[in-house]
Amino acid sequence: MENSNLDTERMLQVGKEEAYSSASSSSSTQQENWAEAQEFLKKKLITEDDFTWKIPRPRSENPRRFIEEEEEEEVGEVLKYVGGVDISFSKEDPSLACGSLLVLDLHSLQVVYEDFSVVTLNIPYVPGFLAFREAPVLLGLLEKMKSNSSPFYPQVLMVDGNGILHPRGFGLACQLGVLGNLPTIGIGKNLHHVDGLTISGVRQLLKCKEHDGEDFIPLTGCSGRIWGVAMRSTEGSFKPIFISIGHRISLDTAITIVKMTCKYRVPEPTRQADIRSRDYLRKHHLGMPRRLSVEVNGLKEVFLCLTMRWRPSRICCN
DNA sequence: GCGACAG
DNA sequence: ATCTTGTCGC
Repeated sequence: MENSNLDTERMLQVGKEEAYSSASSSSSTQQENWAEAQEFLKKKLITEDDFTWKIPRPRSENPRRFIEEEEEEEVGEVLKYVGGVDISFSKEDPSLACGSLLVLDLHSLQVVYEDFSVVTLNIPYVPGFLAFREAPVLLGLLEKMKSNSSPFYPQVLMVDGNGILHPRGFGLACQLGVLGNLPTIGIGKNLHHVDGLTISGVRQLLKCKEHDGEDFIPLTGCSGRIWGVAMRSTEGSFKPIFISIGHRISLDTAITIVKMTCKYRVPEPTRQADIRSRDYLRKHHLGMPRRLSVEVNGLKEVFLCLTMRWRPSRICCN
């Protein structure tokens, strides 16, 4: 146990060192190390339900609920606090980001906890390695909440990004789950093409299934592996969301919980995390696009550079 | 070589 | 991820 923790620390340290030393290492070496870290952490992944709580029945399915209130108490811990995380970015300075962690009450779907963290991200987004860019901020928010002994600490966390639906079967939701040691669910808004899966193929299967009254289809790759499901979470939306397990949860349970939290296409925990992190940047004068009267090409860029944070690399010399 | 590539 | 206008509908 001690050894494995030390190994984990070392793997993460490798990722850190590589990330901050841009001069000495080539980008391919960095990605190889990242992939190595993912393969390592993947060994700790738990793909079954691993928690003590139960999922409460929807009110509509239980007419005798009022009679059984006391009985439900005896059943033990019931799922109540569902978390959601996301990160928003500033348009002016793409390295400026706001991570958010919210917790919603499952029954009311109201936000009972929210926290934000504005940071500067030095690590680029590379497809397949999203976690190395986004996980540190989000783990920080989780850690802060835990150390504060908040009574709202999430029993399960919904992540804006995939779980095992990933080239190496270890996406952001998995990494947050393993490193944060809590159940996680991955929510993708776009399909990450893996194992022969295509968006057109998914659409066809969904169209066939909708006559059967089912609103989701398994994402079965060429290899036969099931990576998750594509689900039409809203009546009017032909565009599905992609659910995959993160950590310490089964796919069936993940689907059930997602359905319980879907007021719109994207389930409320991640939807609110998305909305509120963007609002946070705005309200703190960080991400708001300012109206400029200067329209002359080139001059506008100079103005932006002198006025606010602006990446020099984006300025072209005429 | 070409296309694909979560956020 | 981010930008962007109006538009159609309940």
